[in-house]
Amino acid sequence: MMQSPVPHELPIYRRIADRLRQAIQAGEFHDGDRLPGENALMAEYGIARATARQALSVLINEGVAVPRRGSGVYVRQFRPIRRHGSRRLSRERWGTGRAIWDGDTAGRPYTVDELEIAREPAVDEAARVLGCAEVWVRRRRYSVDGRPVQLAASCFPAELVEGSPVTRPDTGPGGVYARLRDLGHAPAHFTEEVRARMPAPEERDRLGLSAGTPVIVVCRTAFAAGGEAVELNTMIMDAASYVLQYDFDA
Amino acid sequence: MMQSPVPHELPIYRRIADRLRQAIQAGEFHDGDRLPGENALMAEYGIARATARQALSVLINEGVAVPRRGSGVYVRQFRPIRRHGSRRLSRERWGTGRAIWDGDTAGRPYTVDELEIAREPAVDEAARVLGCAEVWVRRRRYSVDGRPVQLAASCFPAELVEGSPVTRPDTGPGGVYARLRDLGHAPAHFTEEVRARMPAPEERDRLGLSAGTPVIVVCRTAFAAGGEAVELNTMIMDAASYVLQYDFDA
DNA sequence: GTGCGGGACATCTCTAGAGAAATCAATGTT
DNA sequence: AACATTGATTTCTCTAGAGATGTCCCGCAC
Repeated sequence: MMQSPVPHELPIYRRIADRLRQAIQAGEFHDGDRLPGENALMAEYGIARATARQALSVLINEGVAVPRRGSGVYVRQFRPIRRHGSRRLSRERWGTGRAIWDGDTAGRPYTVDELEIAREPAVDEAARVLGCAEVWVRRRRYSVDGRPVQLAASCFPAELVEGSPVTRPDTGPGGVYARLRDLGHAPAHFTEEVRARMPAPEERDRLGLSAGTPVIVVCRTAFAAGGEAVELNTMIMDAASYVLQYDFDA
Repeated sequence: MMQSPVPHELPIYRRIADRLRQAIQAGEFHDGDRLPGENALMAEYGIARATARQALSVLINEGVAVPRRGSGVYVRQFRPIRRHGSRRLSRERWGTGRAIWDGDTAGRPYTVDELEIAREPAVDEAARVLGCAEVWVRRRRYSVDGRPVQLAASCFPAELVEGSPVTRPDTGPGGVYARLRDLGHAPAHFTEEVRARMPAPEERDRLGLSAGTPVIVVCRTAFAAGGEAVELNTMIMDAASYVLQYDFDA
């Protein structure tokens, strides 16, 4: 018996997903528009709710659409990342089930485990970017449903934050940035680089990962104001959760 | 009405997925082991088939497990990528629904569109890595279900492949490597780098993407034998499909 | 207006069942 | 020894329905 060279007809949910994706790419839907929901698809194609859900979940998994319980499924598109100039990093335009940048991932908020905050000698890139000999390093782990998804290390120039609330272990989320804003240092500049690699043993332990778990390093995000660097952020994320989600304006 | 600070109890499918993931990380399952299937989970937890499927799909989406219709759901683990030495790149150990390296993605094979193969002057990295002035470039696009997922450009030293079947447009998949092996050049060395960025207009057109679609560039994979470089491969992949899937032995 | 309640609406979770399709092992045939 | 068939197992696709939960908005009370 020979294998048919042409695969069998695509399943319904996949054909519907393809049609919606093509409609998006054809410009019929734009960023923020609401896609036809489960009920609409059920009526239009005469299918069961589960099948309509499956069609939408394809686009959601791809990062093309974003569900919002009670509100609908929305189109998400990306804008190009520009390399120079002043811009703002928005991390919360749309929540997604797989994006770990957002505090609300499909109804499940992440938790932030404050692992440590300590004064350390600046090494390598931190010294170069921040231009200082000593930094305060704050390491935090983000978990969703108890599963660690991201390890972030933020470096601040020691002379900038010394004696400020930044160096206190109980500084809550956003507290550092509020403090920096008070000091006149708004996030204004960034550089970016992404590398794929396996986690070093030390990072692996902090993330609580088993040996061999793949990660993606999203690193070297530098914030500065008026030409003066104030933070160097290094993020380590697992590959399965990684989805590009930058959105800059101005 | 206040928002409860503690989220409601996790749904069943998620608790089961967590339990399985912890079992994997605890070493109860190893790479290639079969996980309890839908029927086993239905019996063990007294749930419906759809719920059991949902639990497994969590792990499958994370890249931790790989389903195989008719055969079961298997554990997939990764080994560290080493930086130096001789090793073999295996692209087909396990098929996944999201991995685009495999010809068989959950029953849906990808198609390879041969876009062009042409002799070009070696530029930038190709000249440096391959050490030649002219190269043959072969550009191919990979699609799954009609959706383009990867654009690959392979450079070969002109003097190496000149007059060989490699330069013929109808060279099938794998044909180039077979030819190179005949010439005594087995894939033996690689370097790797991953960058996130938006596609350039030219690449966007070749991939058939709409403006603003996020991609990840997996690039600079150099193959060599006996210290002589024979290929420089540049791959452009969409972020949603990207999953680390390297597996080296020896 | 400001806040609160309620209704409409949409997604999320789950149940129960059934036929299709792929895999694998065992069996039979040539 | 090589090949074809069969059957058991398992995942894949889909139907039909129902209660829970979150979002949005309108209208009412203060």
